[in-house]
Parts: sequence; structure tokens; C-alpha cells
Amino acid sequence: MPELPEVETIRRQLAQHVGGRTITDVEVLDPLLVDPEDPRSFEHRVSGRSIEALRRTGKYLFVDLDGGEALALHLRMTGQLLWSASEPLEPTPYARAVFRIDDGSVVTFADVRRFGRAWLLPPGRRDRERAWGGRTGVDALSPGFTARSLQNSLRGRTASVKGLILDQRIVAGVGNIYADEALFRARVHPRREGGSLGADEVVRLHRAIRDRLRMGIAVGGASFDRYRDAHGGRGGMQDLFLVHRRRGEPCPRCRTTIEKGVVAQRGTYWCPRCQPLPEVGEC
DNA sequence: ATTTTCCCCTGCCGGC
DNA sequence: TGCCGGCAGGGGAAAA
Repeated sequence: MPELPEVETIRRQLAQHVGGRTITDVEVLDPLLVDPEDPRSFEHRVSGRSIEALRRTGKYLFVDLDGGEALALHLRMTGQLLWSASEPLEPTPYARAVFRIDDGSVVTFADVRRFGRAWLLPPGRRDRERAWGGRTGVDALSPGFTARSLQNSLRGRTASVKGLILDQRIVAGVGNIYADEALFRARVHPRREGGSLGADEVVRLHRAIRDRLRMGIAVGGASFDRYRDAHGGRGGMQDLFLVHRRRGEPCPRCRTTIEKGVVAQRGTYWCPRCQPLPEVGEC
């Protein structure tokens, strides 16, 4: 579910409410959330800690705690982080963990499909990097993600360009929705081999990725199904989709019928005219 | 090293 | 109505 714009929306909202405050108590309702850690140990180590900052890289949300440890949260497909000013009257559906804050407010990690995860990262750069591995590359909206770095990542690669921009080590934060939207804006077919893109196409793709992600943030993310922000509200990006989820509808640029297929194991939408796929076989 | 396949979970929708 | 397959915004491990 949540891609970079959705996580950023939640990060900003939570920062307003709980930034600088103390987590008085944590209750892990689903041990799978903190797997493979011992849930009681997780609760013990997080309770009583104050929140120094909320940061984001790609689709990961990091909660810096006093003492140097940090919470890393990933919502995967259906995770939600819901803030409420007081303890909810009824249990939140699919609640996996509850974080109680010193002002009486509550942050609930809810997750239907239970793919979401929380990790407690050790203090110290070296230990943290060891715990983290190379899970995430450069954030798509950071200055480190450039047309040049993208070009270097695509060079020589035969996998589909869509699969490559979904690879979080190449660029962190792009998911299935924004990949389709960015590829359309760049006029690049999702099935093109990464290494086959010309320099102009790479520049367009880099620009389109950033453009669509920024647009997503501006409207509070995309909610066509389960995504909700920290207040339980919906985003507006689903109303601005150009091709994603629009099979059979006319392309907003040339009116050709939008197609759907599977690329990189994901449902994929594109305009066959604006995003041509050169014939691979010899004629 | 890279690419592909399978898997983790639950809910929902369409077809029969 | 009921059952079943397929699909869903994620990523990681294992296999090829």
C-alpha cells in the first residue's frame, strides 16, 4: 500500500502530534510485527523513551528515541499508523501494536495482511548498519538521487525498467502506483530493458519519478483501497491517476485505450501509443 | 551478479 | 447462495 508519499504524509502528521513526546507504554498484540524479536523485550525497551525525531527513507519510517536507539517501521501492503487524541473507545480493527503517549494520545499500528514490521535499531552507526544491511538505497526525493545515478543503475541491466525502479536499493520510495505513473509521464514502456533507455529517456524518467512523488505528497497520498493517513483520512492522488487502474479508459495524452498487463510480477498499466515497446525480434 | 519464482497474510471480487 | 481462483499499494529468501 503505502509508497513514499503515503509514508511522508503519515510522518508529517505524527511529527505534529508526538514529536518530542514520550512513549509511556507499548503493547504488542501480534508478535509477528516485531519478529524475530521477543515482543515483551520490544515493549520493555521502547516504553518510557522519548521521541527525538521522525525521519523517513523510502518507505521506512524511523523514530529516533532518546538513548540512541531508533524504531524502524514499514507498513508494507496494508499497514496503517493511526493517531487518536485519546484511547479509542473500541479496539481498532486489525490492531497489531498500540503506542501510548504521555499526553494521553495513542498511535495504533493496524495491519490487515500482517506484512508490516517494526524493528528496534541499535545505537551507533556501525551496529545500526550491520542490523540494517543494505535494505534501502538513496531516497527518491533526496539530492543524492539524480538522473546520473539512475543512469548508472540502469546501465547494462536487462530486467524491465519498471522492475528496476521498484528495486529499493536503486531508488527508495517508488512502488507500483508511482512506477506506472512516472513511466507514463516519461513516455517509457514499463517492459523496456533498463539498459536500453537513452540518456534523454533517463532524464525524463528521473524527473517524472520526482514529479509524481511530489504530487502524491501534495495531495496526501493515494487511497483507492486501504490506505489511510494518521487521522484515518483519505488522500487525493487516486483522482489524479493518469494510467494506473485505468485499463480500457482513454489515455489522457492521446486518447488511445490504456492497457494492463503484468510486468515485474505486478499489475501494470500503460498507454501503448505514448509508451511504445520496440519489437525485439528480427523482422 | 542478476533475474525469476515463490512465499508470507487476509479480504474482496467476479465467475460458475 | 456458496465455493474457488485470482488479485491486491510490500519485500525477502531461495532458486535458476
